[in-house]
Amino acid sequence: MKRHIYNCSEGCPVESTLQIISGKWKSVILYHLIRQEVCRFSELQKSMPNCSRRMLSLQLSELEQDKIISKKIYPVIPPKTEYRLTKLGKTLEPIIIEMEKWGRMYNSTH
Amino acid sequence: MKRHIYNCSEGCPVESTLQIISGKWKSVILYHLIRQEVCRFSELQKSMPNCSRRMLSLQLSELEQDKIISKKIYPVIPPKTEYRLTKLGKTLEPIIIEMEKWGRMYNSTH
DNA sequence: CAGCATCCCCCCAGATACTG
DNA sequence: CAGTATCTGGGGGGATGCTG
Repeated sequence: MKRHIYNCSEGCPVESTLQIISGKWKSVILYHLIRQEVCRFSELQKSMPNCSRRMLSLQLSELEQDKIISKKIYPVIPPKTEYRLTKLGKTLEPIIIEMEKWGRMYNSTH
Repeated sequence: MKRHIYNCSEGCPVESTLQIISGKWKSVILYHLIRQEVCRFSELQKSMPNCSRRMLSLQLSELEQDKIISKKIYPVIPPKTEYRLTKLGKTLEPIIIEMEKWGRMYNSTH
């Protein structure tokens, strides 16, 4: 619930961005939601084996609070939920794409 | 010293990038080193009032270990050091630029 | 000025168990 | 299946003091 507070008042725009995406797994979640527009909870879980269920849940709910992703709950048993990027969330794509590109480059040279 | 280990083996390139820049203040440091090519320790400190001296020092040394920044020490009294991006560090620019752009957009609409 | 060493507290996040 | 609730320990990070 509580997050680190960056001092955005000094006018470093990067800090505002960090406020939103600096959670340990958030950019990974965004990465998967870019590649696959709609994801279920269990699909994300499989894609991120090192992220516990609890952490995944927390990160998702913060992203939802910040209107970066939206959640659709189907009232069925067993439960079914779907996550996808909001319009605002989609504006984060360029950042994730650049991170992805850099990661590929880095992996191929190290 | 110890950092969170992302499981990059599964082929999510974003995790490789996080391994390098996910430190709490790293992208802010990079932001300042992009705007001002050469920075002294105290200059960075002034630019990041919410980051303690200890933390700044730790983050800088990790970035240096990862060859993202380089450090030049002048053997004078009082001490003087200068930090700048390495060639590898400069390849992170597109990510930081996108983060900066997004932060500005977000600030202007929220 | 640019750090490192130490102390110490708080809270993050893992493990586990439970539920609609 | 998709989460919550609770407990717990270890470490992240602040505060402070010291040094070349």
